[in-house]
Amino acid sequence: MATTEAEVERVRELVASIPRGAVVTYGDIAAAAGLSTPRTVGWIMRTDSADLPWHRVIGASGRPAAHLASKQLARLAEEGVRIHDGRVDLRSARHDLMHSDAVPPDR
DNA sequence: CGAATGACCGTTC
DNA sequence: GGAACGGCCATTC
Repeated sequence: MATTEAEVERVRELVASIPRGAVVTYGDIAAAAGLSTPRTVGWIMRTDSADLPWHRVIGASGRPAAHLASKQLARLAEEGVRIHDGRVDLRSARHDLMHSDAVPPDR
């Protein structure tokens, strides 16, 4: 399989390292984890999201998946994330993965 | 192996 | 800001 445990671990670390009141986009995670496409991130979330704060992971549209949207927004709002009429305020809630402790493989 | 599916992204109209 | 199209990648049947 292409996706190795290391890649999955990388994504998990990043997601788990997201501070309370902050969110990240799939594309950012994929880039920070060294993955090729955000699709892989979505796959990981779907398969192994039990131990991860998946509610802090949203799409680039500032809006999570339809099935989770309601819960995500409610939980994020509880953490102090700025919600803009059902949309997450990426402008200030977007967490900088590259500036976090979790450092990508090649950097 | 080929086709279909999916927690996506970027560009364009 | 929103809808439509294409692309990219991994999984499953």
